[in-house]
Amino acid sequence: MAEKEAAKVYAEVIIDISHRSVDHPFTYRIPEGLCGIIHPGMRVEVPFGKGSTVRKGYVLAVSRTCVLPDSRVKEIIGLAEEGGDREETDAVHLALWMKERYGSTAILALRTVLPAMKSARPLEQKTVILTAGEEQIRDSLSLFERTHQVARLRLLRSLVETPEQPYSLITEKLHVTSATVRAMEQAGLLHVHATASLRNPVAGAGDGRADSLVLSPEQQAIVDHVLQDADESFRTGVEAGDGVPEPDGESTTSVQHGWADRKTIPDRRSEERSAGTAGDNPETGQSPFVPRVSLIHGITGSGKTEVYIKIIEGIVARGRQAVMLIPEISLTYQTLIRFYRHFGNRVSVVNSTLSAGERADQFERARRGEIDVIIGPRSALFTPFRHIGVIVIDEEHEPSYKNEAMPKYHAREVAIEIARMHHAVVVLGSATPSLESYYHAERGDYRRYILSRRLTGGALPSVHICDMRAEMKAGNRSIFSEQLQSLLEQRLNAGEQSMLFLNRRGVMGFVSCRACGHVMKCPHCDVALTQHAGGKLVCHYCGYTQPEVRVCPVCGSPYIAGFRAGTEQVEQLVKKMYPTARVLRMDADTTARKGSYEKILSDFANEEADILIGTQMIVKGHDFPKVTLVGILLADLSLGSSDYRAAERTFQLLTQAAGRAGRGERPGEVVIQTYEPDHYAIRYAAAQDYRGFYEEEIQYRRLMCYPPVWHMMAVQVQDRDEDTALLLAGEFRRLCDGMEKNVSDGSIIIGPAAAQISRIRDYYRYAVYVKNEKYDKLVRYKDRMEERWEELIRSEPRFRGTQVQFDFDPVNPY
DNA sequence: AGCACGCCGACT
DNA sequence: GTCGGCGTGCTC
Repeated sequence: MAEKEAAKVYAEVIIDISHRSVDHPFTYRIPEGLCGIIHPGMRVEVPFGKGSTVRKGYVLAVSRTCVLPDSRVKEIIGLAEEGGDREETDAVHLALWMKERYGSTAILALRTVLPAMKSARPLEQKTVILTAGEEQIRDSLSLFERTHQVARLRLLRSLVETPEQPYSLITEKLHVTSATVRAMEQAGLLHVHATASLRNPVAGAGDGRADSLVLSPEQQAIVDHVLQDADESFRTGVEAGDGVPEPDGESTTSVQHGWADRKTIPDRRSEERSAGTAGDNPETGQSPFVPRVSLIHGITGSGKTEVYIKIIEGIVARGRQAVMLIPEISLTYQTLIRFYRHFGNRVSVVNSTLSAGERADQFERARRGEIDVIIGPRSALFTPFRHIGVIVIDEEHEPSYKNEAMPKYHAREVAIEIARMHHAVVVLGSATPSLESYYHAERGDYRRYILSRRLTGGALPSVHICDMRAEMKAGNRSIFSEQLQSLLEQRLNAGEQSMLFLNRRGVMGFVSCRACGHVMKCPHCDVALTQHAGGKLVCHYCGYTQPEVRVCPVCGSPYIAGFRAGTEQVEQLVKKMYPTARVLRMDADTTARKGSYEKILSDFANEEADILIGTQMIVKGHDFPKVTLVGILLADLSLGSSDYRAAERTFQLLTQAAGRAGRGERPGEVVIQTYEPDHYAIRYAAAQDYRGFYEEEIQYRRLMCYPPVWHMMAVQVQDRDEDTALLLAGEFRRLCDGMEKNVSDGSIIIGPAAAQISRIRDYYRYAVYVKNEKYDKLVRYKDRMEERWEELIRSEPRFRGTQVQFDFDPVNPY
C-alpha cells in the first residue's frame, strides 16, 4: 500500500443529507477495485459520521491528491444501486454546471436537479401520534414537570393539543431532538408512524385521438426547419460516439472506459444512451456540440401552439422525448386539452399545485419511459428523460423562468445546457421576445422565425394613448380618461366585452397621513404597509399585520387614509358609473380559493360579465373573442423604478394587454392611459413595433453595459446587523477592485449599495455589482468572493450568520 | 440526519 | 459526588 502512494485516488463526495452543516464535499478514498470506475456524477455508498453509518452520496470530482491526513479519510463502500444510471449522472453534471455558473452550494443545486433528493424520503412521511391514555398523560405531565424535562414536557403538551403531528414540525419548530422523540416512543407515550403511499399520477388523460392540424405555410416551414435541425443534431450525437478524444489525459480515459463497462449491467437505458452521448465529456463539460436554438417571434394568435405540437410530434416520432415549458400560472385548459388530444396519456403535466410526492411520481413515470412529453414550469426541465429531443419554452420572455431561489438559474440557459448534453434542439416562442433572445438572434446565435399573421382572423387593434396629465388639466380627476369612458359606454351599449388592466406594481394602497405625510411602514422591512379589504395593514414581504390606524401615530391627525387605487377600487368605481354592467374582478384576493381562477376566466369567456378587471394575470395567454376593448389604467407605473428592465417589462405588458383586444371578428381598440406618453416603451407598444423598441432599448443597454450586451452579477449580502452586512459587502468590493487591478479585464464594479428594499424581516441588505462583457470573467469574481467569504467566516465569527447570494443577469431588482 | 461531547440541575 | 437529559458541534 505504502509504495503505491501515487496511485491513490480520492473522491469528493456530497452526502445525501439535507442539512446546512453537511453542505460541503467530503473526501473519500476510492478502493482499488473501483479505481477507474468511480466517476463524477455517480451515486456511491459511504461510511459517514461516528459509527460510520452507511449513507448515499454523489461524487463531485475525482483527484489524486488529498489535503487531509490519510488517517482521517474513509473509504467508499461501493456504487449505490443505480449509481451509474445515465439520468442520474446527467443530473449531477447539470447540478455541478449550475453550481459553477450561478453560484450556489452543491447540495442546493443537486436538490434542484434531482427530484428524488428534493423529496428525500417521499415514501416515508413520518408522523408522530400520541398513543398514551389520559391517565398516562396526566402522570407523565406531572413527572416531566417535577423532573424539569422541558423538551418532553413541551412535546407532550403540544401533542395533547394536536395528537397527530408531522415529525419535521416537531424537530424543527418545536425544537425537540430525535433522541427525545425516540425515548418517548420507548416509554410508550407516542408512536412514530411512517406512511408509505404512492399516488396515482394524472388520471383521466385524453383519449389520444389525434386531431389533424392543418398548418399555414408559414407554420409548416418552421416545423420543417426545426425538425431538420433536430435530425442533424441527433446525427451528430451518434457520430460523436466514443471516438471523441478526451482532453484530460489518461486518468479520464480510464474513467471513461470504466463507465462504458457499466453498459454490461442489464439496463436498456444506459445502452441506448451511451452511444449517443458519450461524446460530451462529463469531466469538463466541454463538447463540440452546440445546440440549435430557434426563436419564434409570433404575435398573439398567430398559432405558435400548433407549431409546438407539430414539432413535438415529429420529435416523438423519432423516438425522443420533449419538454414543454410554460410560465408559472398560464397553463390554460384549452392549451392542455390540445396536447392531450395529440399525445393522450403519453403526456404529463407538472404544476405548482402538485405535491412534492405527486411530482416525484410524474418523474418516475418519465424515468420508466411511460411518457414522451412533459408540460410544466421551469422545474419540468429536470424531468429524467433518457433522450430529450426538444425543449420548447413558450412565452420565453416571462420572468418566471428565472429561479429566484438558489441556484438562481434561468430556464432558457439551463435548457440550452441540457440540449447540449442530449444533442437536442431548443425552441423559444414569444410575441415579445426577451432582449436576450432577440439579441442572440440578431447576432446569428439563434435562428429566428416570424409568424406575423393572426390565424383567427381579426385585424390588429387600433391603439390610443391618453395623456393623463392633459386629462388632469382639463379637470378630469377620475382614473378613467374621457376616451376610455366613452369607449366603455359604447361597448356596454353594443353588448360587447371589455377588459380593464391595472398594473400591479405601484397600485398597492399604502397608507399615509395627509397632514404630516407620514407613511405607515413595516417595523421589520423597509417597505410601506398595504391596506387590505377590511382595513388591516399587511406587509407584503414578511406578512406582518396590524389593525387599521385611525389617527396618525406621528402627528395625531385623523386625516390618515389609504391610497386606494387597486382593482377593488376600480371595480367599485365602475359599478357606480355603470350600475347595470356585470363586472368581474380578478386579483390575488379573488383567486385565493383554489379553482376560482379558472372559474372567473370561464365565466368571462361565457359572457357572463361585460367587464373584467384585473392585474397581470388577465393578460396572459387567454383568448376572449368577444373582447373588443382593452383599457390599460396607468401604464407607466413600472417605468419609474430603478430596474434596468423596466422599459422592457412595460413594453411586454402593454403589447400583451393590447393583444387581448379584437381576437374575434370585430376589430378591437386599446386605450393606454399614462403620465409619460412620450416614453419610448409606451410609444412603441402603441405602434406595436417590436423592432423599433428593440433598437432603442438595446442602445440603452449597450451604453450602460447592461445585459444582454454585457453580463452583470449582483452579489447580495444580508445580515441582522447592518454594520456586518455593509462590512462584508465592502470587503467584496475591495476584493473585486484588487482583482480588476491585477487583470485589467475591463470590469465595472459598483457598490456596495443598499438594496432597493434595504431591510426585510429585520435583515439588512446590501449589494455589490460587477459587470463584464464575458460571463466567464464574472464567474471568476464569484469564485474568489466565495473563497474570501469562507476565510472570513473562519477568522471572524461575526460573519457566521451573514447570507451571501449571487445573481447573474438578474431579472428582478434586489 | 445521527451521534458524542460538555454542561447543568436532581438524586442515591 | 454521579446520573441523566439537554443543547451544541462535528462528521471526510
